Amino acid sequence: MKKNAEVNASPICQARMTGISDAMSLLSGKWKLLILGTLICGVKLGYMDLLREVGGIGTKMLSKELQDLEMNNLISRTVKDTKPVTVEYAITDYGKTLEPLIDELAKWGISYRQSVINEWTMTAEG
Amino acid sequence: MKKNAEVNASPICQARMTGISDAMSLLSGKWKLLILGTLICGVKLGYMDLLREVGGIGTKMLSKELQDLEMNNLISRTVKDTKPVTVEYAITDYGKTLEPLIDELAKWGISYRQSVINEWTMTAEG
DNA sequence: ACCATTAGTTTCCTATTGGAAAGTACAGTC
DNA sequence: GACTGTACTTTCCAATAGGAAACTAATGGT
Repeated sequence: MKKNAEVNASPICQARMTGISDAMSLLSGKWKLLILGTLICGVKLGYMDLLREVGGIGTKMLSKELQDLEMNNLISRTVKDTKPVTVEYAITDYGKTLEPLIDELAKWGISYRQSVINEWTMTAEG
Repeated sequence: MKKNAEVNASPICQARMTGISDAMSLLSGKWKLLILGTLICGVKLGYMDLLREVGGIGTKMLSKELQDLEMNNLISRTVKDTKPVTVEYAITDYGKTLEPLIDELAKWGISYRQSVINEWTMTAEG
């Protein structure tokens, strides 16, 4: 019988799935992980620096994503009283807890690209 | 001077950013990582099993995401000649290379949820 | 004949995401 | 007084993502 039984939903598995959803709700979208990656890679960056570093992003998305990330305490925003004013964005300690995740993502992406290039080469050769 | 200079774009950093983008192009969206997580967690699952396990997903999204994942060789699809036909979805060896990433994501999500619960408790107490 | 089950596809709709361009505000430079 | 630079916000629009419901198709059970 076992109609509609959950085949696989051990408590551990369930918690993992909730974890994945929770994490994605903070990190989803095209830009957040790239912004965090940029800030983790380097030092403090100004708004215009980020606009240049995060290739392709526009002002609206950058502002919005920075606000989201700041609200979740993943980055900090500091207004310096230079003339003209500059703002420094930096990764917070809490944001740094994402480093292993972002490392894995970058690593996987790099090896994925390599595997595509290899397929290619094989096809061209074979 | 240094107008429009790229402050932070070391070659390593650049490669990481490309990696992040590449990985996200395969894994973006609400469901792919949950489906992969479910298949990594367990054994082979049928379509209806996945529909039950991946809470909230509908038939359209499940079909589409399964196709995407299969196309990228992250999961396998095997039609069994039972009556009525059943289909077994399983993670591939290549899909398993995402395990560290998915583990990190789940782990981070779980600890994030815990930190929110703690804030909460503190507020209620304080 | 009718219902159930597996595995989908198709249609129609809404919501979210993302982007381009222009505008705001303030201060220093030529 | 015009232009440059930083740091945004606002508006308007297009594309994509996502969801509910109905439908197809094959087969077995009652």
